[in-house]
Amino acid sequence: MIAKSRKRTARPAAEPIAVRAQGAIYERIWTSIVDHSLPPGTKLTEDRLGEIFGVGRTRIRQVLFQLAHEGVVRLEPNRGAFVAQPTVRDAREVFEARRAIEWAVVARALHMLAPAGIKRLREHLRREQTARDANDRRALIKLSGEFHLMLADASGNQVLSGILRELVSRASLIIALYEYPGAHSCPPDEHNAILDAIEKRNAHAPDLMRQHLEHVERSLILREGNAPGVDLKSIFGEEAAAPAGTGEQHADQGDQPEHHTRNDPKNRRRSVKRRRARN
Amino acid sequence: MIAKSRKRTARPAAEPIAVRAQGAIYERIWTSIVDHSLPPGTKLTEDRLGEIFGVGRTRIRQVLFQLAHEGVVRLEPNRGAFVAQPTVRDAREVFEARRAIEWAVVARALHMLAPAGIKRLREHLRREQTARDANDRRALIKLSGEFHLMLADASGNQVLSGILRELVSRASLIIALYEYPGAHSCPPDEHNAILDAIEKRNAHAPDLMRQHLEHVERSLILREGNAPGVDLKSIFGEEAAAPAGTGEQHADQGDQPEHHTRNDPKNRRRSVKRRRARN
DNA sequence: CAAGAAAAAGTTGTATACGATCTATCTGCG
DNA sequence: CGCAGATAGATCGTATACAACTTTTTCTTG
Repeated sequence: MIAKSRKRTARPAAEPIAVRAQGAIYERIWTSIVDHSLPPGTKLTEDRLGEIFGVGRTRIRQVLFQLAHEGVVRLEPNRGAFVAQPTVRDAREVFEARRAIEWAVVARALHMLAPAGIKRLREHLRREQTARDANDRRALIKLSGEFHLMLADASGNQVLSGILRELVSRASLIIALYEYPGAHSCPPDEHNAILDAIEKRNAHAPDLMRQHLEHVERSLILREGNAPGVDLKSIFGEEAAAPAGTGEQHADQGDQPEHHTRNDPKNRRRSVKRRRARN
Repeated sequence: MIAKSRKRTARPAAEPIAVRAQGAIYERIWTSIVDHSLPPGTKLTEDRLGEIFGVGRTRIRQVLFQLAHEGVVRLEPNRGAFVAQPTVRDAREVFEARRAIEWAVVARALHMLAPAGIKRLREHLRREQTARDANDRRALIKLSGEFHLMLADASGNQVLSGILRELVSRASLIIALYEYPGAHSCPPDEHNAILDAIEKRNAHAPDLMRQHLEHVERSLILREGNAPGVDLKSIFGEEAAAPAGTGEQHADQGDQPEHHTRNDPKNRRRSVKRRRARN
């Protein structure tokens, strides 16, 4: 027990902002939500998740709280946790917040971003391009979010990047929900343009970011009609113009809990009396 | 058990953004931290807090996680929770984030704020003035934070106001830590000026807010020398020029757990061998 | 007497148990 | 046949118990 004098070299300051405990479980549930492997409205039962991941309810609970804090899970007192169904209003508010935060991030990056950081971001953009070429919408949402996050991290304000982390989380779910099915919501070259502007110390770089986020928001179908819970794909029919990849609802994640997606929890106060006699 | 058909009218959507569970305990610990009743670095032992509040460790744990998320408590794995000691860097980052968020808040308020909201804010400013007159520094920090929060709530973007809630939390602790002992950090009339500008739909109102926050930040003594953990008052001696109120370290909160403020946890790796023989 | 190892005490991390609450199903009455 | 009332099942909220880790104290030895 004395042999591990190492322990001290590992800085505990590595933790990003808060607990970030239970990282593995958190990551898997988060991914499944943003993937839409777990559609909005899905009930996330603690016991069931605990069994699936082979842990007690305690740890699941912590993860659910964290996800709720980030707005991708909704906690109803005494009823449990559900995958969030961001409203149109939520969507607008999240993007407005992102514009505020990321404007500041880019303004900082303009002064702070070192060549090494720029290089890493360029590499990341190549990966994004790969995903775009492969028409992997799911990966693209994730990578796109990561670009914004990397930029924030590189800009050196940990508070800003901590806030942005949560906003990107929510935004990813929102995009997955409201994105126009055929097209990609993230205009291809804007990330590059922003990075170029930063590299050239162009004072308009922050405004470019703001516009980029406006474009992304505008590329969504933000109508109350497209009520969350009803998947857009079921409205627009089978991937109209989308090549392979979009329709690949492959269930390669053997760990997802079952989807209980009942009719959405809001309208079913006294739901339709479905009295099926059994005798 | 059937009598409470009411339950449905009470919207569960009342919850602000996340859990906000354990509101009472949360509030009391938060207040004590921002009060400096619990000085930075104080160990917050779960068992002890549980006893004090008459609840199990479970609920305390939840509160501590939430406080950690807001940055007023620091969680060290396997070591426990401590009252945070915001660094100078933390302070600058928090204020930069606040400028970004609150600029957006005021920009919104410019379009959204109804006369009723303005009236409520004016009333609040009167209470602030009362606290200032009474030289109640503690109350002033709290009220001042609440003004910013009320403005955010009134501006109608719940995401922004949720983020700001956490930032104000952190900022309150920071101000309490780094404020120049004699003077108040919040320039008296700026809140009024901002509200005036909003009421008159002055397009510069957001910039006023930004400047206000810059003033507050500049009014702090942000030097690494003023290391957190060493209370400023102990440096500047007994309330040099401050009238009554500043020195009133009255312990009217009978519920605070004891202060274990050891020498700050960072430097005491192998602390001074204090081998007190007992025989 | 000092320095290090071993033991003890204290605290956190996680699982589990029990009561409270909610949802759903079933029964009886209009 | 339809709806109110009661019962059963499931799930959450909280406390508690136990294991792992950290810190402190005590004991041993040069």
